[in-house]
Amino acid sequence: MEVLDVLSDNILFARISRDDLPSLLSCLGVRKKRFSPGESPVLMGDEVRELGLMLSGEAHITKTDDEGTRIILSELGRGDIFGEALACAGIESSPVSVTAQTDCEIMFLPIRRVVTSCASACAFHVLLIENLLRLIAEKNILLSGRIDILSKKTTREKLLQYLSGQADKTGKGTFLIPFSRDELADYLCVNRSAMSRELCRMRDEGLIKFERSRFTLLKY
Amino acid sequence: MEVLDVLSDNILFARISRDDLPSLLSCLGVRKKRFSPGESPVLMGDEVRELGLMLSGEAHITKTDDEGTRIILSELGRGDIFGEALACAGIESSPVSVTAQTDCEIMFLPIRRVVTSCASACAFHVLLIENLLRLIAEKNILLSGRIDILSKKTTREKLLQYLSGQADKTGKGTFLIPFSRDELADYLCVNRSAMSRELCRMRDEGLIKFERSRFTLLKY
DNA sequence: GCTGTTCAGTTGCATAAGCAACGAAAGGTC
DNA sequence: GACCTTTCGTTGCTTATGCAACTGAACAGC
Repeated sequence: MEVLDVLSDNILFARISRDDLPSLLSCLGVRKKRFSPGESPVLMGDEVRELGLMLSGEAHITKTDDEGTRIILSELGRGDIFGEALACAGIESSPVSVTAQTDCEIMFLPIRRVVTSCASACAFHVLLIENLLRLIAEKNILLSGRIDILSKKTTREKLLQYLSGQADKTGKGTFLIPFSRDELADYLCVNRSAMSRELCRMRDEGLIKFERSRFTLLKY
Repeated sequence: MEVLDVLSDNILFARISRDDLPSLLSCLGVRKKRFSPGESPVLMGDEVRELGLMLSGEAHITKTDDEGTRIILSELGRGDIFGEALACAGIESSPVSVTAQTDCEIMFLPIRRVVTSCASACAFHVLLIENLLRLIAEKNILLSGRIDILSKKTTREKLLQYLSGQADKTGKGTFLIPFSRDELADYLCVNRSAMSRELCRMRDEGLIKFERSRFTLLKY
């Protein structure tokens, strides 16, 4: 069955046997819903009480900023999860929207049922909570890392912080980054052309080497 | 008993009766340890498998940056918790240190025992996990909010993002901020004097009013 | 009253960075 | 081969920002 494929690969259901999923899902009281492009499973200001899991299609997490421009915070695809932190923290007014880009099918897990162990205290339910905790804790670490980068005042410092983080992660001096220049500039919150200029300066000073997405950190 | 006072006030033990705490603690297998000023319960590079809870004293979460300067990420006092995200996410090498500033007593809760429901499946254990999940999810939201601020390119935008967040939080146009100018500049990752200049410009343009820590947002 | 300290606003200056516009290389399509 | 698109590097210009140094006000200790 299609749905089980998505779930059994998901970190949220790690260590839970595929055979146990159907009873877990009914224990949780999940609902599934389809959305057409442009429809929003979550609107800014909504109270989020469910964790969303993308079964198919693509969606964007967006935010309307002060000038009224809509910015994309992240892209969601099959297997991706959204709303977990909002739901767990009990936030009453979502700061973001989620909007379908294509036809989507989304499964919603009521957070109260996820977090509250069921009467039958099923073992996989306990695993699910552990997985959710780890998932959110990992996101926490990612966010902290991003803050470490954005805390830097200059573009050069931001680049070095990001690149040395990547080097640490891969354990190598040479590594591929998962971004185009445009995307990297967005991630670092700097102007693309200014970043490009800085990258070349750093190359000329012998700090780094690069070619497309392949970077080498020469001193650090 | 002193320790129970700290714990029963703590979010981590919310909704858990004070009378149930002793058995919960023994169920968790906590350890307590004293530290003298300068000693570090956590060192950069350590694997963190325990959640730390400050019973008394003060400590700093610090980090040594690329130039070797030690920077203070946050201050810990009685009742504060540290290491929860690192432990839950299973990070093998801590990016931060925790260092006692005064004589400290710290209680450590092994994360595996916290997260794994005990054989006796005690009800308060389940509550503890829920509380931990909410705690980490709330931190997640805080971090995201900070990123929203740091994403802004100009000092003015950072200030407006921060101030309107505070206004939303308090629900009023006039509010107190919990920072001195120095601290605010640190929080926004901008230069203090440049920030001061920008604040005054915004005042002169009729965007805001302020006096010490009392701010009023005039348009938004 | 004197002194030291902290906190916040002010100013001058050098420079980093945003922005816009252009150009070159690579790849894809017909 | 001609054309389009995407991706990056390049450049000129303007402005915002970091940095350092100074000022004044408020406060505390002696």
